[in-house]
Amino acid sequence: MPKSKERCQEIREEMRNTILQKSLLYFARNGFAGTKISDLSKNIGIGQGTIYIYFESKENLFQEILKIADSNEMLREMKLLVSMPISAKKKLHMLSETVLNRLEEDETFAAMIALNTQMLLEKNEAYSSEETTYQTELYNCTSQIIEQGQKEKSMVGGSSIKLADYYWGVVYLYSLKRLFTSEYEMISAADLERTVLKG
Amino acid sequence: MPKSKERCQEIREEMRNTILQKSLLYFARNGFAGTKISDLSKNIGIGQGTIYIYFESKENLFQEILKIADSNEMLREMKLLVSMPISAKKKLHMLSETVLNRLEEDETFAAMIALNTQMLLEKNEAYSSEETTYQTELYNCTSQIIEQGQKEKSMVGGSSIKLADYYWGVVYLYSLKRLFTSEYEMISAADLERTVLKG
Amino acid sequence: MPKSKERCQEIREEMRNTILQKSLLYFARNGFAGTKISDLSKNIGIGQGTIYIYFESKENLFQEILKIADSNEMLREMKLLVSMPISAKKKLHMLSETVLNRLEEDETFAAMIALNTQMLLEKNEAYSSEETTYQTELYNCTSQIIEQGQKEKSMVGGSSIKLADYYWGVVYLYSLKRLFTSEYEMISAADLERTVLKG
Amino acid sequence: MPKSKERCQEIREEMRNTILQKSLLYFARNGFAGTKISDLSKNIGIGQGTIYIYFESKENLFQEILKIADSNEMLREMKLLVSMPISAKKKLHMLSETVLNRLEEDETFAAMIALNTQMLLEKNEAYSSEETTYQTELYNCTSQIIEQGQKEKSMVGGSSIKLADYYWGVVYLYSLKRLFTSEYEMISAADLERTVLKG
DNA sequence: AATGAATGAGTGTTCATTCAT
DNA sequence: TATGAATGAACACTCATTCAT
Repeated sequence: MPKSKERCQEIREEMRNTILQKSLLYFARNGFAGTKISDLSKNIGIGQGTIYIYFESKENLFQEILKIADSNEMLREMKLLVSMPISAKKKLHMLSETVLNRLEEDETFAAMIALNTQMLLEKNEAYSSEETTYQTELYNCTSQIIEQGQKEKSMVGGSSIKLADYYWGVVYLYSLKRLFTSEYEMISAADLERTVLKG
Repeated sequence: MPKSKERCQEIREEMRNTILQKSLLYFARNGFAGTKISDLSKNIGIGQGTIYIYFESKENLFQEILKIADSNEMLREMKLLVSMPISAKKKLHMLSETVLNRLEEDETFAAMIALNTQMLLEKNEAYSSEETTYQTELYNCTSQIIEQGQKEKSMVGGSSIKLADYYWGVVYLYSLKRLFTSEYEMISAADLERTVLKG
Repeated sequence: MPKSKERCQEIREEMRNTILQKSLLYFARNGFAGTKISDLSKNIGIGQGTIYIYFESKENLFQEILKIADSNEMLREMKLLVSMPISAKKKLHMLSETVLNRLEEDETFAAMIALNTQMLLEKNEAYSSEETTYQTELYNCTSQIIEQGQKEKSMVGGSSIKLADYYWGVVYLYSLKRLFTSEYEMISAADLERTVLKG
Repeated sequence: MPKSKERCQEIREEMRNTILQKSLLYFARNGFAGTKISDLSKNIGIGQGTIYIYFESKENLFQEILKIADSNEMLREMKLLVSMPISAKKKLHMLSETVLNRLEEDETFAAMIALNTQMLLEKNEAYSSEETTYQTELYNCTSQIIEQGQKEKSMVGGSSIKLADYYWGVVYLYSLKRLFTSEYEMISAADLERTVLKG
């Protein structure tokens, strides 16, 4: 059975991804300490033991979640955006529209943002300190756009890093709303852009 | 011992407040599930049993913390501010300066904001649903200022409640930074005001 | 696995019964407050956590034990005995022989009698007050036999309920001896019968 | 103040006795494990700490209680009774009347009997094994009376020790009723005597 | 001497992890 | 491979004992 072998591998991969995806949401909503393996596995619809076939421990599962949350495709788009020959204001608008749209459509995306920002915020034992390159790069890209905007006089002055942090902080805020509030009112792109835009 | 009796009561009240204050910070930083009574009591500098002299359970202690977080004096100031005969822009500025100052100076204030907003955000069993009057009123006051500002053409249009929610969301964001980040960069009042101010 | 499903249920039932049976003896010997879950589980030969898979709490386990102690099969035999067309003296003798034999052979029976009588004696919060029907009925049956014996002039006069209570009190007494004393001297049926029998 | 010194001693002795007496009842009703120092002291009407001025520990207090329960004056009367030149039946009747009367009138006496018999019954670490001389002697005296009765053909045959044990077992039984049941029906002397008396 | 708040060892209960099926 | 019952270390909570007043 040559086909069975690879099919098996495929099934394994699928299960692993299911666990990761569902756990991402669960951890984002309940936190690490607030998540019980028994509840989580019930929520996923598998036995408790199954999780331990794919992950060494609760800790390890959480780390793997942070890794995928940390390596999503947004960064690539960002780099593309930065290098585009358009105004910073336009770049910011495209970014904001994209981010808010994904936030609305994809709960998983909201969970990724939430976990990622918490990781940055808390910076403690629970989170591996090395794995924040992505977020840092995202901030760097954003601050590049902001610096461009400052030159173009369309954006407010001050530390571009601080402003990028503010911008993504607000995104984090509405990720939380997306995750926790059933009937939340999403912010508009214009609202989000006002964090850095001059009147 | 006529003095002893009332002095005793006083000491009891003091201990209760110490526990509440220290626990407020601890819970705000670690969450309910992430807080161990053993760690908490070590952090406060008392024995584990002492907590149970003043509070029925970990759950009960948390509820009491939410109660005090929900009843701080900010609201009174807000109502005064709303009724003052000055422009909405000025009101907003005074509010922002006050809030950001207290955030900087008083970690307990940051913890109150954090717990309060989380309570609003999560709105689940863990938090008593009745105790959110204060926050709601705070939002109402803010939205009144925003409505005034909209009439005065100094503030952006749209649902004033949604904008008030945005404004306080950003305050929550920087409460988290205050609580978790050792070397955080506080937002400026101008930054905060931009959430609702027209250019 | 069609067999596995029901076999699993079977095994669960078995474990529950093992815990109940062993706990019955342990509680009867050490009392509720004197029984530590850690000791009990060691005595049963299982982990502490296992008890909590089958029972909500120590309290709940104790209640379940009282329930089974309260619903043993003795009562059915008693009713049969009462309705038999023989002399009260003979009935009493058959009852006494049966009871003393079981006491000797079956430690669990002794524990049931002990817990049941204590429940009746203490009649406090620890014991659910509703669950004493069995004991009461047992007393009723016995007092019926005594009343028959009083008519037949073979038994002493006075309140038949009080005499039944005396009779079962002595049974309780020797249940305690059976439970606590390693080299006890069991009472004879004649001794037991003398509680109610005329010379 | 020579008087003050001894008066002080007197007061100390009084307090010690109050604690002993009240604790005797409390322990008899709730058992060793079921008795909390906090509840006990509340029941006595003193502070928790006061108990530790008079007794080293809960364990020690319990031992002291057993000592007084073990050394009451009943034994002296018994010895007198044994040596009296009257029939065994009469002796038994006098004993039964005395015992049942005291049981009725004096709850402390019931508690003594209860604790003493439990000590004999359980014979475990909790009870000092040496201190059972009194009870043993009481049994010896009783069995002497029974042996006299057997010679006089007024009492049933068999091991006199076993019968004495039966007799006092029933006394224990009604001590428990006295302690636990609010509206108990006390046994009559005749009922009690039937344990050993021939018809 | 008497108190009762404070303590921490000890007890009840939970939950991450293992393992027989 | 998947399961969930079993486990025991870890956590919430209690209570005998101490000690400042």
